[in-house]
Amino acid sequence: MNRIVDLITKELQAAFAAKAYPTDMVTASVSNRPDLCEYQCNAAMALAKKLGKKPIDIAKEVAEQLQHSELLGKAEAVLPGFINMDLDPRALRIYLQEMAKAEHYGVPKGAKRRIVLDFGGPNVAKPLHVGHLRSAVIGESIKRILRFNGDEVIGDVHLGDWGLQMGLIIEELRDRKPDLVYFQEDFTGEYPQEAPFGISELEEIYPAASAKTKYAADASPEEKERAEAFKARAMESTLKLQNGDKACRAIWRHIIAVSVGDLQKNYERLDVHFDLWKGESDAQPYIPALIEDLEKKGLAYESDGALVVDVMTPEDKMEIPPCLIRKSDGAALYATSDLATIVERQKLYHPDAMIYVTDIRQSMHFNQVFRVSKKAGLVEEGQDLVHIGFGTVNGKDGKPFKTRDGGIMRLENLMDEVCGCVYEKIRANRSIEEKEARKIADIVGLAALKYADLSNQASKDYIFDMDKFTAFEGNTGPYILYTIVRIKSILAKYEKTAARQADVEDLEPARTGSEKNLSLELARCNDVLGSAYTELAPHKICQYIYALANAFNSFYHEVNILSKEDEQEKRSYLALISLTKDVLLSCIGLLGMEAPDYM
RNA sequence: GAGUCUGUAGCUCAGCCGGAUAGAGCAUCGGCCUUCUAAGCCGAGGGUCAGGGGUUCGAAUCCCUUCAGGCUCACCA
Repeated sequence: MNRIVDLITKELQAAFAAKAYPTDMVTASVSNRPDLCEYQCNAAMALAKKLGKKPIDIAKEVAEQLQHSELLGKAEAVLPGFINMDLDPRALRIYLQEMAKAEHYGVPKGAKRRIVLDFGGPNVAKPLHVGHLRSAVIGESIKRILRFNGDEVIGDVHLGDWGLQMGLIIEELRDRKPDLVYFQEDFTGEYPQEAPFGISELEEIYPAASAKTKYAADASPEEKERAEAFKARAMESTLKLQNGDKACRAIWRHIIAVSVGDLQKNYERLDVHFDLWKGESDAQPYIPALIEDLEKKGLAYESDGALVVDVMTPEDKMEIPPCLIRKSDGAALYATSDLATIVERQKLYHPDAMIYVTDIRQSMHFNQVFRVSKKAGLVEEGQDLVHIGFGTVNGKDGKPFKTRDGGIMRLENLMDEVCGCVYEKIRANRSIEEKEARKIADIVGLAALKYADLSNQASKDYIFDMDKFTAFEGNTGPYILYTIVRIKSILAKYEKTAARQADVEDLEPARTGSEKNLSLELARCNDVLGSAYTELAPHKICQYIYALANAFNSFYHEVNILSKEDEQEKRSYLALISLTKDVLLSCIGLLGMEAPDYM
């Protein structure tokens, strides 16, 4: 299905052609001056220079030609050479009816690609914090947007379940519980199925272990020695784990099991879902062959004892350091792991694209990894590697977001706090029983949190302001939900008394300004959803639904639908707001939000 | 130091592959609830789009430059 601007563009091009003007730069766009017109065309001004004519003359000729259009109710030339157009209300009605009946509102289907989407990226044994919120929320939204447009998406949480952190946890555990069978050298039996720790203990172990390896610049020699010794033990354990040591493996499996259980609970609450719960460890088997391959191809070479691959090309203006794939002590690194993961994904899924949603500070890393992948032929021509980097969540002071006492804000505490605020608000404003209020507060609170994150451009840092996000006025998730609830309420009330529901066939040409405005907003939904898809930009959807919600609320205040005497007129309005509700619900679905029936 | 991103109203942000008078929200001020949820609507004030130069009929938007800030820059992930 064509977008509405495409339909107008076609008419414009025909009109330009009829007057013997070139049409290649002729396009219609939504007006940036809604007080003057609904759609505009600026081509006459661009053409004028080339043809040595006055822009207004060209515009006038074309506008004249457009007078017979069935699509346009108005077409006029305005100085210096704009062509201002309004849609014919009847044409708009027909467009909306077709749009409503089309699959996905007529958003053009994508190429049906298969995509591996790497998001979430939590570390095992560490609680989720605000930083993980972004990857989860943006990733989930992108997943839904891709699927909406016809792509097959495989979402992988890609756990940080490998590396030194594992050794640290094992050694800390040894210090705490030296009697465990895992630490008995002569133990030959089967290790227990049950983990020797719970999630809260595990979450405490890692920071404690990490702290043990650090020392202040002015630390005493003994302190330094103790820290270094502990670190050395951790590295040794890590190596043992990597070499398949039974005891280390057993503990490691416990760590994963306990941790993943907790992660799943948190992601479930966020309504964020993964198809794969793979981790860095899954890529390890591919590393030896990968390194061999890179060496055989003459790409990897030794430098200062480490194995590296050059990734700079002569065209590069900036310096890109070589990609390190093996440390001088023989251990693999982050890049190695990600390269091996690409090999693995290639083998298992052979996707058309791999998309990574991570902190933007990792963009150099992905740049390097992608370059090595292409250079080494790990991916083929036409397979895309994309990094979507998101900015940092900062506090009001502009520094990374912390709790009031300076600690790391856990994601579940954040969710609790936001939902708690919503609960208070609901109880204060509405008479709803407690249980119901809790349920609604959870839906609305999460929407507030997600919308706040998604409505900012992903790549930019944003300031997390708890007061602002729980205020629920203006451009917020709750405002959008409130709008949907209002519509649901009207429709429900009507359904109780009416013989049948209103549907798109009942739609009539817009009568009033606010009604036309709402219709116009609805008509561009496929345009917006299309560009949100090509640009992988959830914030465009936020912008759109905010405008759509505004348009509805204006209409709502201008027209009291249910009090209309004329049944046909009433049905027409109901059809319009019903479509509005459907579009809003589809859009918030793409953002990973849902709406309650009342709030 | 090199590279990169950012700088738009008091605050938080849109707009950035060039178009008309630079938009929202919050905050401030003024209206609107016996009528479909006032978590709403209508209105007012508030700007050297960091500074300077250039390209263009036209620049917040493209190019150059200065300033300020963030981030990255080989054995962490």
